[in-house]
Amino acid sequence: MTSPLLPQIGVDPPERGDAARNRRLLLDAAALLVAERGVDAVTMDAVACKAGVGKGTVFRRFGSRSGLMHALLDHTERELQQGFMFGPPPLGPGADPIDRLIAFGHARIAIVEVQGEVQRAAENSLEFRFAAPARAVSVHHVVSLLRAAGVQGDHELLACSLLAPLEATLVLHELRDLGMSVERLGNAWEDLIRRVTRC
Amino acid sequence: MTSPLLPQIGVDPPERGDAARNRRLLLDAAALLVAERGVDAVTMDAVACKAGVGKGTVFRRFGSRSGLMHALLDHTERELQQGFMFGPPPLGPGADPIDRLIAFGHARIAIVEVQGEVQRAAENSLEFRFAAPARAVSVHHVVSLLRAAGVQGDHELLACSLLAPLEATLVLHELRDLGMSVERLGNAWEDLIRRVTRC
DNA sequence: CAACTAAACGGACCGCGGTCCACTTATGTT
DNA sequence: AACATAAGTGGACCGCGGTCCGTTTAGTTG
Repeated sequence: MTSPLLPQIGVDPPERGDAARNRRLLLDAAALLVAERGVDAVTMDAVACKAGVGKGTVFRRFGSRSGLMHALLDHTERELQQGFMFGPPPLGPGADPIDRLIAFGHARIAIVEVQGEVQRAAENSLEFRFAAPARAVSVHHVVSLLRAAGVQGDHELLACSLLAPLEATLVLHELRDLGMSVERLGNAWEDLIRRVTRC
Repeated sequence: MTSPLLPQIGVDPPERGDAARNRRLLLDAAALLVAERGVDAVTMDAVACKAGVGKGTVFRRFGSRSGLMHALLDHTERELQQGFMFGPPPLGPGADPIDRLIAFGHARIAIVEVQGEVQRAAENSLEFRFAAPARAVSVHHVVSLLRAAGVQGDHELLACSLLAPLEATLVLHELRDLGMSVERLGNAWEDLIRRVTRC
């Protein structure tokens, strides 16, 4: 993975022309496969074949299936990051930190509703579940908001614990298998945040 | 009519002798492999070979690798259940529900410390991560304690959200990758419970 | 004991994720 | 234009999880 999520920090050498072209081909092929045959149909062979390249190339570009899925989510993830870092309230700066936390959860749940299957596939790998830059950004964001809300304690761990119930796999389970509504999940999140930040 | 009297509803027919014998052989083989070569060495072929049976038998008995791992954890899981259902306080009945919740989390974290790798392998399958009977029991237990503690709101979802940060994969990440101590995790859990149940 | 049946067995087989490495090509340099 | 070389490529190959189905066996019935 040579394209970190938001923080464009560090200077990685530019990609060669053909490599960039193939990355696009592969991403398009993968997105197309998701759209028309579902996420399970996105095998590395199928993507390679559809993009007209060899299988090795897929792995060179994305490292693993989870990495490919992660790349597929990159755009949405960036949008969310933009939203809570620079966008309008209540998600962005300006609103009460507690309201921002609530909005953050709502946004995440909404994303799961749309891209949950792909997110779940991406979460299969430890690397992209916990060590991904995107996650670090989220954790840091929640930590900041907790601090801003005047919450005392172990912010880092509290943030991890609050993010845990937003994991795509769990949310998807609650939505699909348990038949819960997005509204219900949103309300529960808001309730959780209010409880945690109260006092 | 040769049908047995009182057909024992809800009780599935007993296992055949050879099947029971092979289950034991397989579980022993798997446990041995974990102990001496780590959880990654527990491939279905290796277990089958070590137990002296065919690969198909492993799948017939346990359904999947996750199922096998789950079976490996069964004993510990039952002990925990016994502990919080019938054991002494603060885990068992008699103590303040909030203290019982705290003790429950501590117990789970302690288990992860010992069997985390196997738990993580078991969590790989959706089936055993969310649909397992053991999980249902845990959820129900937490719901009961929340009610007993006088907490208002969506107990079901709150329980799910509280259990999420106790998932082995996450706890293992916090312990191993982030280098956090068991004490710190325990404190964070206690803090979370106190916040959620306060007011 | 013989006959019968449902359960258990085993291993060939499949598809997928992932690795490897000999080969090709884009790009900067002289 | 020729060259050097780092980067990119592709597909054969591997191991594993999981399936399938013809064969074997435990337990039951008369």
